Amino acid sequence: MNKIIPPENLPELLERAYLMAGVNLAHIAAQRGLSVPKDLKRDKGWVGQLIEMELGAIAGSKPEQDFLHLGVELKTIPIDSRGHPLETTYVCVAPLHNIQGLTWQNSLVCHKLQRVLWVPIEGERCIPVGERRIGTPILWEPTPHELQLLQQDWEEIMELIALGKVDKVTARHGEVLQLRPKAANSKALTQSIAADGSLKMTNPRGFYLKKNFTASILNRVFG
DNA sequence: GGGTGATCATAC
DNA sequence: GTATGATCACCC
Repeated sequence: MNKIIPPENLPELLERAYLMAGVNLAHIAAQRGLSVPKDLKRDKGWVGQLIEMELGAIAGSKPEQDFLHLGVELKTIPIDSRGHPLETTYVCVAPLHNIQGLTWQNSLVCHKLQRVLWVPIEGERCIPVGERRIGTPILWEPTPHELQLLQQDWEEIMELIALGKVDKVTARHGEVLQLRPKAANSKALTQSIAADGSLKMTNPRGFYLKKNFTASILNRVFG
């Protein structure tokens, strides 16, 4: 399979992304020498990693933006026939301890969402994976209002975590940003703050963008 | 039906 | 376990 050089600058990244619009996943997979899974049950990250590869993202499991040199995070987003998101969007792992002094401005959520290249992909399960088409990419930088919503949710959730109430936070907290389990399964454990300030073990959590928020981003283009 | 909580694959 | 990439699937 051909290796793809990372884009040198933002226009180059955008050009590559725009060239994929309208193309289906089987076509991209064939170029990369990959086989297409029959469904995503056991390949949940397949689409995202395929697009990463095609755009020349730096492979790695670092908690940073995909195109660090460009200040861009890449997100594929499954959409229905009307262009609405089918899933929430994972942002990053939530810190559950050692969070004294942590502010919104230096949080991982804030850094990752500073600039996102959204790549919509047809995601309805009735469409065979290989036939799903890539949509028009959207380079998004949060507006001041969006930043305010994100910061407010983040601060409320982090406050509860700091108070040792992580187990009381559900996905219903937050208007645009939510906290949900993010682990291999419900038995996975990590350290978190207990009510008395000591450490206890809890299921790891991650921050996710709710569908309505992502939909409003996509709607700017698709109406 | 839709959202919340659970889960899958993989690298290290 | 933690981090990446996310979607699955049960329950309300």
